[in-house]
This record gives sequence, structure tokens and C-alpha cells, in this order.
Amino acid sequence: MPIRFYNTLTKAKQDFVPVLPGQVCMYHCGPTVYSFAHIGNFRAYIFADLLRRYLEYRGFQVHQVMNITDVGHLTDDSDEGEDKMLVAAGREGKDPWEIARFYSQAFFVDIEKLRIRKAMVYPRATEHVPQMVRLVERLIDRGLAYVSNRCVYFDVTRFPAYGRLSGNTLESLQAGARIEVNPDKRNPCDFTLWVTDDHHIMKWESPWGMGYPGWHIECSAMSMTHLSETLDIHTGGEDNIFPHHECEIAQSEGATGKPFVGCWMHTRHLLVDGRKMSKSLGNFHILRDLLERGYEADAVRYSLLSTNYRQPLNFTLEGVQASKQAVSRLRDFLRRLEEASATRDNPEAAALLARTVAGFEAAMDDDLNVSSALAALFEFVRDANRLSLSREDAALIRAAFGRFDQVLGVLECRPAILDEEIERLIQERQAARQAKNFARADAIRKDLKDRGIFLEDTPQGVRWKRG
RNA sequence: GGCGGUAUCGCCAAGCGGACCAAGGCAGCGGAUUGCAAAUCCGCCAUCGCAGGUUCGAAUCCUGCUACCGCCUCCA
Repeated sequence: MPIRFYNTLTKAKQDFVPVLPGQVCMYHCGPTVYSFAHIGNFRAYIFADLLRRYLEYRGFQVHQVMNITDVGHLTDDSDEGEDKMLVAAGREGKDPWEIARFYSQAFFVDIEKLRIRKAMVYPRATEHVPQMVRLVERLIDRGLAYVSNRCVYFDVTRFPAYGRLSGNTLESLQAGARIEVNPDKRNPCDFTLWVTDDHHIMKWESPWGMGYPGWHIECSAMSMTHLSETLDIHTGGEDNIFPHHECEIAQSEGATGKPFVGCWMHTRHLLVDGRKMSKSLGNFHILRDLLERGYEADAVRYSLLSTNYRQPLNFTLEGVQASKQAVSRLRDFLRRLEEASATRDNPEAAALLARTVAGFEAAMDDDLNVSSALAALFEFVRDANRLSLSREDAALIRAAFGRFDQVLGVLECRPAILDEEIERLIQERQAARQAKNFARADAIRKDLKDRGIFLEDTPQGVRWKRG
């Protein structure tokens, strides 16, 4: 069975066929580092991570690149918008370079906590200005871009496919009539490739004067530099579809004459408590706040992971709690496996496991249907809990779950150090229980519980876990 | 105004015309087990936003309505 992905460009699920067999070139629109990334951002990055992990699970060699946008882009093409990096710099009394350094470091701290595997490269826009300039020159040479009043614009009328990704054709955009008229442009929908502005703080040399690049060109330039002129997959949030990705296609294909991306994948925005996340509604979450309030990174990851990326996930704190419980159920199961001691192998275990692997893969093959894949795992847990298992059965199951977790990244426990104090208390409690001093035994358990260690008494002895 | 999406149990969420009088997780209730717990097992817990229509058959297709979300200026 082939893997099937929904392609925004064709608006249909289709078989995934990379340009080079067995290899995948994948590019993700990453953070603009002018503030802390919020959980909505992380939904997109966790999706990208899941995609990479599943492709690797399926045996592909994945070349993964995520950009870091550290150039402040004007919010529109008419030279009147604010520059995010500059606004942040003003707010915090720093220069834009410091802002970028600070928030990109924070970004890497956060993705590590969320167990997002690192991409091959995180190219920065500020380090690729020469490549962008060359791309703009190519576009001018091919007659797709023009210089006007020292700025460079892309002529959308020269690229007939403009609008294919988003459905925003030139006619419908003009019908919408919300586009400001810029006298320097030939057509109202033309977009900026280079802004010449000698007074801007972040500026570079170019054939058209000191200035800075337009807000779409970096992804085209960096994906070509680090991957290829034709990408297998390009991801981003749904808000990127237009204008960002539409413009990337125009620039890239305009310059190379080759298809830019085989499969465009876009993550739906999430809601928080059923509403759009916004600072004014007070439902704006960043990872470090959630961690400070006692929620766990793994539970947050599970929450953001467990809904298909094309559904409007509703993020709630109650949901994070539920996720924590769900993860516990899986981890408890794996922990219990270590006590398997049946003397003969259980043929049902292998059969159940085979069915579960098939269910997991069928679900994931179908456009990363994680909810369904997880259901297969939970059904297995319930069924396996009824069985009497040998050590060999348990080893087989653990290996399979290890492979599942290479994809999901939520089962492995964080390294937990059992210090002597805890060990000693467990011993003391056992002695108290032997002596039927249950008051003392319960006091110890409560003490440990308050310190995040949970004890379970079983016929095989005391088992403990971190909550 | 233009383009697009979503609405399934208290909460989250699969389902894409028949195997569904609808997975799975969380929460809840009853029981087994336990010194008490925890974990685990068993049982209970929805006719799918509303109104029509198509079909032998619809959560799944069509029409209308309502609500919410996204894009059309930065935003995952």
C-alpha cells in the first residue's frame, strides 16, 4: 500500500511518489523569531516532525529543512506596514539581531522539550541574501520581474498558473477589491521581490541599492540552496497558502522552469477552548507557561499530535490532562510487560500484534490519521492486558511499541533517577506493611506521592513510577 | 464582498454510501481485585448542528438554514 497525502495543490489525496525513489526532500516554513512560538506554531512543527518520523519509519531517507525567518518583513507591499522584528526590537530595547538570536534560542529549547527531531538544516534568511538576490536577477532576466522606482516586483501576469494553489485567481482578487493601489506596480497583485531602502536597520547590498528582500523570496532561495529546485513536500500553516506559498510557486517555477513542489501540505489552525487563540481573549498559550503551570511537554505533544493535521484541533487544558492520562495508560502497559512471566508463549499475542501493526500503518498511510493509529494501539493494550504473556511475548511487543514510538515520540519515559532516599522509604514502607502498621505505610506513600513518585503494590512486589 | 473549511457521547476525537442501531482516549457510574489505594479486567454511558431531499440503504451524497473557523495586509 502506498502512502497517501492530501495535496493542497490538487485538493485531493494522492499516492506519495518522491522524485528520487526512497528519498524525500522536505521543506517547512519555520518560525519568525520575533517572539516566543505559541502552541499553534508547535502544532505545525510537530506535524512536520511526525511526517518526517513516519517517512523514516517507512524507510525513506528524509532531507529535512526548516527556515528561520530573522528578517522583519513589511506587512504589505505598499511600504506602510510595520516590521515585526523592528517592533519587537523597540518593545524590548534591543536591536533586531539580538531579538532574532534570543527567540531562535528559545525556539530550539522548546522543540527539544517537545521531542521534535532536529531538521538537517535551519537556514536563516539573513544568511541567504546573496542567493535571494541571484534569484531575483534570474527572474528579471527571464522577464518575470521588473525594477520600478528602485524596487523589484514580480509580474503576476507573466505567470499564468498564479492562483492555482489558493484559488485566488487574479480576477477574483481584483473583484475582492481590497488591494491597495501602488503606483510603482504594473498590476495591483504584483508582489515585492526587493525593497530598496537605505534607512532600514537591516539592509544588504544589491544591484538595485541597499535594502532588504521581499517577504516570499527567502523560502524559494533557501529551499533551492539546501535541497533542490523541485521539492517533494513543502509544509506550512494554512495561512501561508496565500499569498506566501502562491508567490513562492510563481517565483520558483518562474526562475527554474521546473515544478517547485510535488505535494503541498498545510496544517489547520487550532482553536483554544473553541475560540480562535488570541492574546485579547486570554487563551494564548506558549510552551514555557504551560510547563510552569505543571503541564508536561509530553502531554502537550500528545495533545497537538493526536488530531489529524487537517482538522481544526480544539486545544484545552482539560485536553492536556486527558492526554497525560492517555500516555500513562500506554506507559503503564509497557512497564507491566517487564513482569511477564508465563512459561509458554501465547500465540494470540503475536496475532494481535500483527493486526495492530497493520492497523497502525494503514491509518498512518492514509494522510497521517493519527487518531485512528492510536486507537489501534489502545485496542491492543486492552486485549493484551487480558492475556497471559511470556518474556518472549513481552519482548516482541516492546519492540513493536518501540517502533511505534519512533513515529509518535511520546512513550519513552524521561530519564528518571531513583535516589537512595526514595529507595530507603520504599523499604521502610514494606517493613511497616509487614508489621501491619498501615498508618505509617500510607504516610510514606503519601509523602512520595507529593514528591511525584507513585507506588503500586502488586503480587510481584512494589512498583513505582513518576507521575 | 470573494474564496475555502468545520459541526459526531460531559470533554477530546475516528468515520469519506452497506461489515456502524458509530472506533479510541479522558471523565463518570456499577462490579471483580486490594489492608486501603494504584494499576488491570468485566459491564454501563451517542443515531451523528437543524430542516428537507436522493437511495433498497446516509453520520457519510444533494439543497436550504444556523453556528464557528481560515484566507483575501503580518500570523502555524
